[in-house]
Amino acid sequence: MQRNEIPRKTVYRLSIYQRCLQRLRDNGIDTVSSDALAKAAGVKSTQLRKDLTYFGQFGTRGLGYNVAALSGAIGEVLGSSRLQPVILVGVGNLGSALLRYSGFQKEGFEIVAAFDVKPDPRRLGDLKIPLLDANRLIGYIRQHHIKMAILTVPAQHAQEVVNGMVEAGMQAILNFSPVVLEVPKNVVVNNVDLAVELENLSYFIR
Amino acid sequence: MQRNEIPRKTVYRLSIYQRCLQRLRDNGIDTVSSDALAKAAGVKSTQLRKDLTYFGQFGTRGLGYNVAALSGAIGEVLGSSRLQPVILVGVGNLGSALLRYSGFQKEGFEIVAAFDVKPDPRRLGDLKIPLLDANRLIGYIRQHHIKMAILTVPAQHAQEVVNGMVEAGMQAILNFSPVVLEVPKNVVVNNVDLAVELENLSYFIR
DNA sequence: CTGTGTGAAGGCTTTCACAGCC
DNA sequence: GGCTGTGAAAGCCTTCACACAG
Repeated sequence: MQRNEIPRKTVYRLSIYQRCLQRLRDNGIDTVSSDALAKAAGVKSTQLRKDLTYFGQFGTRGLGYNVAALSGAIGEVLGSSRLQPVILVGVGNLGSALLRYSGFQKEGFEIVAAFDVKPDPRRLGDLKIPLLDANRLIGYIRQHHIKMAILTVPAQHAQEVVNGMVEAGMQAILNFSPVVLEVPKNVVVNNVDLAVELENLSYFIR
Repeated sequence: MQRNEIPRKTVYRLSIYQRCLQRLRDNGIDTVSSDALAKAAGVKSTQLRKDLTYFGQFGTRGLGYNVAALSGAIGEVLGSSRLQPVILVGVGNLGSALLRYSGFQKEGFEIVAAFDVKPDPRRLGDLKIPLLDANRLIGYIRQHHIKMAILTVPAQHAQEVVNGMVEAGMQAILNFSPVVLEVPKNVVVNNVDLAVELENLSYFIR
C-alpha cells in the first residue's frame, strides 16, 4: 500500500477502472473478471491485473473481482473518498461551462466557489455556487484550506494567479490555460490543452 | 521525414514547441537555443533536441535555432498548415463553451459547423457558426469530407454517434465523453476526461 | 479448467555523455 | 566557448508466460 510506488499512468487508469466499476454496480453486477473489466476500460487484462498488484490483491482465482470491494479499494487509494472541495478560478466561457458540468460531482468533487476579476452573476445562470471577486481568492483558500483548483483564466494571467494560490497553500491545479506553469515541486499541475489535443489529432490523419 | 516513426509523445511536444515558437516570433525574436526553448516548453533541452532529430536537423551549432524556420518545419510535420475543418457534435454546456473558445482558431482550426439533437440557437449567442440538426450530421460529413470532430455529447449516446460518424468517413475524434469509444484502428481518438484529471490530482495531495 | 498474481522479457522514452561544428 | 546532434545507457511501462488458487 506504498502510495509513492504506484506509477503515474497506473493512477490514471485506476480512475477509469473506478468509473467502469461504478457502472457495473449500478447495473447490479457484483463480480467481474479482469478480462471483462479491462475490455470496458480499453486496456489489456494483464495490464489491469498488474496495476492492481501495486497496492494489493483483490481477486479470487478462477472467479474474478468483487465489484464493490475493488471499487472501495481503488477509491481508498485515489483519495476520492475524501471528497475534496475544489475552487474554480476564471469564470469565462470555459470556466462557466465547467461549473455546469455534472461530471465532477458524479465523481465526488464539489466546486465550492468560483472567482473572477469581474464577477458577473449572469454567467452562473441558476447555479448556486458562490461567485466571488478575485481579490478574495487568497483569503478564501487560506480560510477554507482549499487544496485543489481548476484554472480557466486567460493565458497571460495564469502564472501570476498561480503564484498567489500556491503562496496561499494550493496543492493541485487542473490547468486549462495554454501555458507551462512554474510551481514548486510539492505542487501538482495537470494540463488540459485543447488546442494541443486537436493539433495532435491532425497529425494522425493520413 | 518518416512520419510513422515519430513517437506519439514527441508529436504532443511538437505542438507545445510550436506555440512557444509562435510567441517568440510575436516578440520579434528570431533565434533561440534548445535550452531556452526547452525551458519555455517545460522540458529538458536534450529531450527537445532528440525530438527534432526524428524529422531532421534545424539548428546551427554554437548558435541555436532560427525561430521561423523551425516553426515552419514543425507545422509541416504536424499538418496544421492544412487548416483542417472541424465539426462539433453535442452543443450542451461544454460544447457551446468550446465553440466560443478562441484557442482553436489561434492554432489554425476552424469549427465549420455544430450539431445537436435539439438545436437551440440561443446557445450560440452571437456566434456565426451554423447550428444543424443531428440528423444532418452524416450527410454533412460526407458532403464536406470532414475528417475531424469534437465530441461533447452525453456519455450514453457517444458510441452510437461515433459509429455513424466513422461510417461517414470521420478519421479523428476529440472525445470529451467519459466513455471508452470503440473505433476501427484507422480512426484516432484522443480522450479528454475532466473527472479523471481531477481524481488524478487528488491522489497527489499528500 | 477458469482466471488471478507476478517474475522476467520486451519495448518505448528519457537522459547521459560526448563528438562535431560554428 | 557555446550549442547542436546522436549513439549508448538507464529508466519506465507493458506484455508475456506460467505458477498457483478456487
